[in-house]
Order: sequence, then structure tokens, then C-alpha cells
Amino acid sequence: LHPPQTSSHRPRLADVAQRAGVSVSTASFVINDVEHARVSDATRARVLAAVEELGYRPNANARGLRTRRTLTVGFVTDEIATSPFAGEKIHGAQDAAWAAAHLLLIANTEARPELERAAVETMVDRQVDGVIVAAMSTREIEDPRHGAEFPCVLLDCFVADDSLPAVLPDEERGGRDAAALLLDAGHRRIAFIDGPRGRYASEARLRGFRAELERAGVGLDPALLSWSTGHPDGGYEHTHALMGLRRPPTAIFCFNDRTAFGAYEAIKERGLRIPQDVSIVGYDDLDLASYAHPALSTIALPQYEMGRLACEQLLAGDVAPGRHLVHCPPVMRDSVAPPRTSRRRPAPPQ
Amino acid sequence: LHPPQTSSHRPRLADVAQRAGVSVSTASFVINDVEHARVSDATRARVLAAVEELGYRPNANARGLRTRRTLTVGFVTDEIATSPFAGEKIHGAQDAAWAAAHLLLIANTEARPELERAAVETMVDRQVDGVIVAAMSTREIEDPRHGAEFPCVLLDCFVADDSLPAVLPDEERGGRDAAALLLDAGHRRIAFIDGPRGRYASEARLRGFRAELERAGVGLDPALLSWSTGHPDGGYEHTHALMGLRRPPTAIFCFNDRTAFGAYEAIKERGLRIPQDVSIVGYDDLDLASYAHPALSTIALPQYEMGRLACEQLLAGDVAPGRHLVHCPPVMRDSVAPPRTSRRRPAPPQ
DNA sequence: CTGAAAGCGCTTACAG
DNA sequence: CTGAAAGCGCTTACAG
Repeated sequence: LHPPQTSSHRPRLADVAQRAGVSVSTASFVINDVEHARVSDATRARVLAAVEELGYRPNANARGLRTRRTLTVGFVTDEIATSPFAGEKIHGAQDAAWAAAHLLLIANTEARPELERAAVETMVDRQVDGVIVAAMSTREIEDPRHGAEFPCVLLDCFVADDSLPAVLPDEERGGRDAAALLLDAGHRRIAFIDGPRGRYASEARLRGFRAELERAGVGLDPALLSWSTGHPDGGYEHTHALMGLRRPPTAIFCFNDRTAFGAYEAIKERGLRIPQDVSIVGYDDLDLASYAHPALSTIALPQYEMGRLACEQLLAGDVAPGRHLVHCPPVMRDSVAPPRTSRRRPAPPQ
Repeated sequence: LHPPQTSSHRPRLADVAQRAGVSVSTASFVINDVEHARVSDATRARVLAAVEELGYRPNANARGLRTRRTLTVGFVTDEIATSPFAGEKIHGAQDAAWAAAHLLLIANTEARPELERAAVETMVDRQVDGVIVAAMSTREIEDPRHGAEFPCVLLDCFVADDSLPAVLPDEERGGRDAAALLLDAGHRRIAFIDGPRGRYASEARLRGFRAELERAGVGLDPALLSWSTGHPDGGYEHTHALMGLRRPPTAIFCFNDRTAFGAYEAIKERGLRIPQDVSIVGYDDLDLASYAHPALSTIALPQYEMGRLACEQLLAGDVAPGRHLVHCPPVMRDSVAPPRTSRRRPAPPQ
């Protein structure tokens, strides 16, 4: 009847079958290495030769229609360009996907719920084998399934009832580790320039940070806690304020590396040195952190690993619902040192 | 016979046809708004109602098999995580794709030719409507078609014979603009800390930079040209070297913003001020550039626009082969000022 | 204005 | 060991 395009067609399975002098069934069996269908070596060789000569490659679309497996996973993200995080998550997910012969279908939603919904729907329409829904900074989202049923894992986000598997960074432990790192160096007066109030990461890191300080019998002086933007300007301003205090901190934990970069500037402007005068710890481990002077000690956010894990779990298909926390490893560089004794001495007992 | 999965199936077109009491043809016509097939309003309403009630959504896979259009474009990139560039390109491409009801299928190749080839092949197997091959930093690549025929546009890369459309930043003009910017401010002794030798961007920016200096009758002092890493450490070291010269430059053009960040550090360490003592111009317009102190003047690399353009051209299908240069707009911030007169005076005529 | 039927390119019980 | 045939879920000339 009507082949929509008669033009220079790719060879089809029928073409290789014909050339090899076998039926399409047999050709299909050898191409797919079907176990239980025993094909003689001679026949197999003829088919393989025909495949080679024709440069035959199966139409993945037709195959997917028949088998209901498309070897494709959907990746919908609320943001893709402003931070390097998205790229790292995608990189990890894509590596896991590729290892299982899958490809990633991407959609960016700008965190707009109606776009997110449309994105998930169009992926399901395309019969993806599963979808990863990712947020760039940990947050709660609506259930992306909206009643439909399909394999889904959440990346850096979660649903209220935890009915879906979610891969999340262990922010609270990260906060604890940051505090421990500074405590271990001997600091007692430690400030925290936190991120935006109410943001999941801000609250979780603070929880861990505060708990660790209290465990050490130090406690968090309310004057040393501030909420910032997560950008360098916030770190810059808050650090100036902090260092202008009558009893300035000897160390500052910054919500993220960008905030720490701002803190660096402020400290240098005041003629102080890092880490001799003030120790700094960041969060994220941006690649720029290792280029700072001195190289920034920080808590790494393992975006690549999280992306990989989410995709592996999705494809393995055996993940339990609920939150799966991923450790954020501290990375020690040169921005932490013991406090100056000269500064510790004058500090009166709390 | 054998429905591979009898489980909770999505409704098919046949289901809506049955429910509406029409044939699948008719149902298909109204769902696809087929022009020449006039369907009575009553019938149309019944079909639409059935679609609504059943929550019917067409199987994109089946549709693609039949129509040979999958509404999917392949995006293969040599790098996705280390710089923010990939994310911006993808963002632009995805926005253009989405606007045309397309989705992006992504593959990352780590710049390994065999992976690149496999990626392109698997995308063609999946019947994508076209593929974008992207590099993160302008470079020549092998023809990704390898004899096959499919719509393809290159993004930040090109093939030797220019037989494919390629969207590229106008690096040479960027170099010229950077020079002009500094020349216009009154500088005559301008250094260039270029990127790695032999890299396309390094060479092209140098070409433009040098040409503009010569046009202004200034010329590029070989002592003021150096090749660096493209990372902050390179900018840091070369700036120290430059400022240690007997006749240091009054302005430095840095290969990129990261290099400029290193230059900032070195200048501040020497007790000099930007822009009063030294003017700095970067390249890329990273988001961090606007947070630097002072905010960095730079030449923007319009990654998003390039991504969008490439995808638009691919989907429009009317692009001529050859290089399509995209302008890199200078963005003036606070790191450029006229040279100190005290420094200009002693400079003897060349 | 509407329907019956072929076919997109595969896979896979089933029969021989 | 191999083949004929149905069917995955659509679209679309063609006939009425």
C-alpha cells in the first residue's frame, strides 16, 4: 500500500532474511541470540553475514512497540543550566543508563508544576521504561505519577508520603561533619552562614550542625547564625558582619562553596588570613573550591553518584519506597587550622 | 495470541473508538485533527468525550513507527558535567525542541570517538528526527554521519570539509571586541593570558585580539602574550609574572573568566587594585563573574542561544552547510577603567 | 461523513 | 532446526 517514504530505506529484518535465505523468524532469533531456539551454525553464519553486508541495524522503535521495552529512561529536572549540579546528576544517570543499553530522554521544567506534569506524561506516552524526577536542591514535590503507574525514582526530592523511592544527600550528617571538622581542629566559637531560611538543605544542615555543637558541649551562639542567599554576596556581607562582632568567630561554616567564596573576599579585605585567623568550611565541592587560595575544605555533594544510583535503582527495579540517604564526604583541604591561641585565651568561659 | 503484558493496560485507540461507537479511523481523524477528513460535530464530540473519560493518550512509539517521525532529537555531547556550558546548551536545545513538541535524547561520549559513533548510531536506530552533535569547546570532529544519512547539525564543533551546518561562537570577533574595549578605555600596554596553545578558541581569540591591536597601531608585545591552562591557577601565575615585568601591562585580557579569577587573586596579593591599577577582561560570562569584586567585564559565550539555534535549525530543516557564527556580546561591568596617567606618561613611543 | 484493511518493522508462541 | 502468521498501536489511502 503506502510506505510513507519510499526513499533510501534502511535494510529491514526481511531484507537480511531474504539475503540469508531464511525466514524472518530465524533471522530474528540469531540477531537476538534467543536461547531456546537452536539454529544451526551454518544458518547462523549466513544470517550474520547478511547483517554485516547490509549494515543492518534493528529499528528500535518497532522493537519497542512489540516488546514494550524502549531502553529509554526519562529524566525530568526542574533546572538544568544555572548550577553544575544538573550536569553531574545527568552524567551519573546517563552512565548507569548506558551501561544497561539505555538512553536518557530529558525534559527541563523550570520547576513549573504544569510543565513537570506535561513532561512526565509525554515520557510515559513514549513508553519509557521508567522515569527519574530530579530537583537541583532538595525539596518536596507533588507525586509525579498523578495516578498513573510506572517505575519512578526521585532524585534530590521526595513526596510527602514517601511512597516513592527517593535518593537524597544526607544533609544533616553533612552539617554534623562540618561541625566535627571544626571542633576537632579546636574551634569553639563557630559561626554558620546558612542558606535561605526554610529551604530543606538549610534546615537539615543546621540541624546536624547544631546537634554536633551541642554534643561537644559548645552550643550555637545565636549571634553566630545567619541566613543568607547561597551566593557569594551573602557570604561576603555576613562575614563582614560576623568579623565585626565584639567576639568574632574563629571559624565559619558556610552553607555552600559560593557563600564561602564571598567569605574569603571579606576576610582578605579585613587583612585577615585563612586559615591562620579564621577557618572556613564550605559545602558542595565545586571544582573552583580546589582553586581557591587557600584551597577550600568542604563537604562534597556527590551529585554524580546520586544520579548514577537513582538510575541503577530504577533499572534494577527492586528499590523500596522511602528516602535513601547518600553520604556527603568531607574533603579536607587548606582552609581549616586550629584557632590562634592568642585569640582563644581572651575568650571568657561561656 | 500473545499480548506481552495483559496487565492494567493503557486504553488504546480501539478502546476510545468502541466507546464512542465509531471506527478507529474516525477516532484517529478527530484526535489528529485531520483536515480533509470531515467528521460531523456530533461524532467529533463523542470521540473527544471518550478520550476524556478513558484518559486516552496516544502511544508515541506506535505513532512513530507508522509516521516515521518520533518527535525526538538526539543530542550527543563530548562532555556534560565539568563546565556549566553543557547545561546551558542543552537548556537552549531543549527549549527549542519542546516548542516544537520534541524531546531530547541525550548521550555523553567523553570525547571518545568510538563512543560518539555508538551514540549517534543508537540514536539513528531509535529513529530520531535529527541529531545535534555538540562539543564543549570549539573543535574539529570527524563526520558523525559515517556514511549514513540523517539530519544533523553541529554545535561548537565542525567537520573539515564543512559539509554539515555548524553553529559556532565568533571567537575571533570576541577577541577583537575585548581588545577594542580596552583600547577604547585608553590602554596601550595590554597583555593576553591565552588558553592552551593549539586550541581553536585560543587561536581564534588571539587572531582577533592581535588584529585589533594592530589596527589601532599598538601591536602585541610578545612579552605580554602567554599560554595558560584556562584554570584559575594559570591566571594567578601568569598575572604575577606579568606584573613583575619591568614594564607591566595596564590591562590584561584573560582567555576566560576562570583565568580572570586567578588574575584577580594575584593582583590583590600585590596590593594593586582593579580597575584603578590594572583593568581585566574575561571571556565566557560565568554567573560568578558578576559576583567578583569588582564585577568582571567579559565577553559572553551565548551557550543557551547557540543550543537553541542549533535545534531550531535542525527542526526547521532548511540550514545550509557551513559555519554559522554567533556573536559573543561584550558585557561591561566594573573591571575596566582608563589607565593611570602616571603610568601612561613614562611609556616611550614604540 | 464513515469504515474496513493494509502496513510501519519487529518478536514470539506455535506447528512442523 | 526452521517457517508462517499474529499482533504491538497506530495512520491513511481507498471505497462507499
